[in-house]
Amino acid sequence: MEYNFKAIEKKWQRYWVEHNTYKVTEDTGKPKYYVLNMFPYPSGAGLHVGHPLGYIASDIYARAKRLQGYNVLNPMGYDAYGLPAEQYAIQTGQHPEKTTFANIDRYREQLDKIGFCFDWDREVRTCDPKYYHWTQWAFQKMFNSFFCNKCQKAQPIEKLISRFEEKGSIGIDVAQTEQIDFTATEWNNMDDKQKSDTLMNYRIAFLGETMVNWCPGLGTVLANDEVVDGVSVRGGYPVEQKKMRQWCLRVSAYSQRLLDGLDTIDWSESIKETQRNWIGRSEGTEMEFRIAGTDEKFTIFTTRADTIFGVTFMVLAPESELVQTTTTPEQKEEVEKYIAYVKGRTERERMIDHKVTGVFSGSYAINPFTGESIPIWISEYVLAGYGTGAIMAVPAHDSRDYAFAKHFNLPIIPLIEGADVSEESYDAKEGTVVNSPRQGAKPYVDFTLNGLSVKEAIAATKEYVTSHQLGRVKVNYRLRDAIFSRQRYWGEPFPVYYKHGIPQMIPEECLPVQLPQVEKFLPTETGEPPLGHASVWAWDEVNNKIVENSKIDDKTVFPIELYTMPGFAGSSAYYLRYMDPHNGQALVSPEAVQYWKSVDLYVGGSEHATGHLIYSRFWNKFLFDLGVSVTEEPFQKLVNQGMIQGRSNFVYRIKDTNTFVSFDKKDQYDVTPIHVDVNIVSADILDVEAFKKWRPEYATAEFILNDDGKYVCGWAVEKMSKSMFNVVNPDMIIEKFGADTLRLYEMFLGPVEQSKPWDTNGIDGCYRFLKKFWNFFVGQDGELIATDNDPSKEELKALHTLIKKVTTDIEEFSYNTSIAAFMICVNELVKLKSASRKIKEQLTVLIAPFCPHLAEELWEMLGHKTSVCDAAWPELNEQYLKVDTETLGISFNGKTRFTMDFAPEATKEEIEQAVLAAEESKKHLEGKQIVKIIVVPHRIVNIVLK
RNA sequence: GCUCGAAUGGUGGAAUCGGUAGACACGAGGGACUUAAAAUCCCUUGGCCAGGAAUGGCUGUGCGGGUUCAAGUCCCGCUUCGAGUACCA
Repeated sequence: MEYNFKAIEKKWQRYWVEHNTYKVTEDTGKPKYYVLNMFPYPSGAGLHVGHPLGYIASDIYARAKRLQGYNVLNPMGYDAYGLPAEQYAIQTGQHPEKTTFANIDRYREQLDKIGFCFDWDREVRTCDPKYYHWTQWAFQKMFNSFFCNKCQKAQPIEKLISRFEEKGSIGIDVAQTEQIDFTATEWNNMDDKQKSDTLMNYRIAFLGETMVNWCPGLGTVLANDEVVDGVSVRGGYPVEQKKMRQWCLRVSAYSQRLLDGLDTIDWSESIKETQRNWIGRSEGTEMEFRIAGTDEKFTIFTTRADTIFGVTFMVLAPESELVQTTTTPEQKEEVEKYIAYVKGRTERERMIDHKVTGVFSGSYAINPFTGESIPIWISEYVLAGYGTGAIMAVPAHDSRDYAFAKHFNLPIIPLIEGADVSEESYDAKEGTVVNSPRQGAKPYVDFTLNGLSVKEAIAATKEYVTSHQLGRVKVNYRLRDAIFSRQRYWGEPFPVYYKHGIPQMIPEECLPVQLPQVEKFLPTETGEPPLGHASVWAWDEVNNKIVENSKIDDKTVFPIELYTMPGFAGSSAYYLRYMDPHNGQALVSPEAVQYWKSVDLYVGGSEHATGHLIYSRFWNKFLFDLGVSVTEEPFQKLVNQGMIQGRSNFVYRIKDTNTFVSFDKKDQYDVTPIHVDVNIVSADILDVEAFKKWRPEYATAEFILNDDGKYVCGWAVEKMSKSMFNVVNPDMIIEKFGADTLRLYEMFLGPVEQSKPWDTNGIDGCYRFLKKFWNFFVGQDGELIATDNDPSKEELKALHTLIKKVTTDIEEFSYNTSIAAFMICVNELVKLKSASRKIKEQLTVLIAPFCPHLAEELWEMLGHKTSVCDAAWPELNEQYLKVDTETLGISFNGKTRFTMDFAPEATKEEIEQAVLAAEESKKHLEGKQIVKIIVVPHRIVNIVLK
């Protein structure tokens, strides 16, 4: 009987639903394992063949773990809020809720056809009020927390308030936007508004007046990771810098913990490195410089404290507050002109051309090590947001300072022995320090660096600066706080209202604050949030409920926050919610989180390296401090699946005609390559008739075929997209070959982590294999071929070789080699005419993670009443794999003896050859004692030395 | 510019600790079955050379060196491609 995948797959997909096969409950009798996929944005286009790659890989892993006796949690849900979903709705002119739900249904339908073992009872949707209740809840907790630097932990804000009441802010070591000094008296004299504003400096979720990435095209602000090259990641609209009052999350407070945590998790080195760069830890020194002729001091940050004797000018960021204090009346006009010029430049312009620009402030600073007066300049190459917004410039050893010095003719003093700075700066942190201080210079401080290596000099300078109160050792991080509000409709509302301008949290028991249904949800270019249109949006403080905003009286009814949360809000803690998705009392119950702990295996794309994967780690660390999460890191092992690219096909039209020429003859004509739908091309041969029907303009097309009378198409690897006509839809593959073949082929294509082009051509091999697999079990009339005879030695060897390979490969995600091993094993067993039931049962279990439908069908035919999912993973018996060897003693060097092990099938000649080879080898092993040389024909496998 | 990763047949890709390079699959070529096609099965398939043939020889993992009895694998120096990041002091 033929392998009827359609009937089989339909039957078992229904069975799984009816029998709740994939329902998971906490079971303390079994070890747990938590497998998670990054949940998808339900975009409008549906799934293409690349999307399920990671899901299939993790599904195989989850199924194998279950067979190996683990209680496996493998949930799925939808990241339904945020820009992509909303943009799709806007483009199609529909309400985002409608399109989102329709897209979710479409995704679900497609996912179900592939045969995943998701426990759909645990599905979460970020746009579901029952879900975002806990997003809002976490936000309120962040609002009510500050970060203690000393204990590296979030703490209740009340603790900070009582500290202020007793001692003011002096001497506290907490994460803060800026240093504010006030006494207890000053604090106690503040009014509510002042207190609220002051506390924003410390809260983990806070309102901040910050420079934001404003994107007029999308009508919203964006986080740093949502902007690349000055344009938005979504849509590619230009982004400009704008000062706006926004909700922010103090992610930077967790910089060190985010960095340290990387060493404890099993992620790819490249993605850890990306995060390290993004966090950007930089150990340096803050030094104080006095402004000449005044008592005022300002602080700079440098990683090269050793170059202090080579400072020839100072530079301030144009936005720095020091610009005002340092600008002299004579320079005022020039400086103002320059500041105006800088303001007129967009972020994008600044990024594209690194023009050397700047202006002299008119003031000088005193070098604390030489006493020299150094001119203070203002230039846009110094950023206000990093360090202190001021630098000491050492043109000899910093390329940016060098370019500036050359442009404005400022002196350059080399400080490293032998460094040639006539053409470019010497930036390397290597060499011996000279000129520190310069020969003949009037001694100013009793301190020299001459003769030290750069590293020693840095340490020595730090030491001196600290002990002489000239500054302090300082660690800076590049990681910025995340901007947490969006001027959009389709997102989580903030559970916040404003009472006389002071933000108040809506009481916890009133959560969730539901997103109102509105007709006008379009964003505006000016930044007016769409929720401002709604007539329903105000908070009645007395009755604790949402009322129409026309009732705002600022006595009992107050305005509610109009912004919404960004896309990453809902995706930051969803893995916790899956543990306990229906809990109405808490994000997750302590019992559930104690059982599931954290994600053991997380699968998703590496494009989230500086977005979701940072925010999520931050969010989890915060919840960990709160005692909600029980592990410091949310995702223990991370696998980044590669992108599936499209393999486009081309036809070649002769210019100004409707004649198309085959690939091999195209060079004889003047042709234009045209993308052709890959679905009417097979193995690069164009279906000419289908092509004529494809587009009306090709109905009369003529063809110049190759010598075999075929039309051969050209091809190229490109992004899979509709416009290139290279999108392959999984539904079509399933229709033609079945889900099991699709699953197998996606894995067979190559390593999961690697990006590779989709090429439907190769799928035949996997399909043939499954047919062969089927025919190995099932005879002509649909009868099962199985006997109860004991399997032969050869059969057992073939099977156990496979067990070993598959068991280790699954751990390493090397599914492609596993599948190769299946093919070899089945070929071997077919050759041996194996009919043993025992062999077939174990083979069925082994293939169950890969091809669950087929495995279920065969498992049933083998006489089992329960799902193959509840079978036990075959145990490996190494005995069956062992090669019998014979040992031969050989004398060597008259003294030392060693032995050689030979495979029994080794011929006399082979043994002689091996001995000769060993003799050859031994010459180079003189002086070492050879314990054992293991030899199989042609090859010395192992030389054991002592 | 900096950081990380990669480079193996016509194609996708295998190759534990350094130990017969090219598993497995596609494609291609040849053959069997068939009126024919589909399906299935068998053989060949990195390159070059010799032989009627079984077979044998040489060469071969981006390039140039090195370590080693032995290198796709380790070390040094390049080239190319990909990813991330970018005035971060």
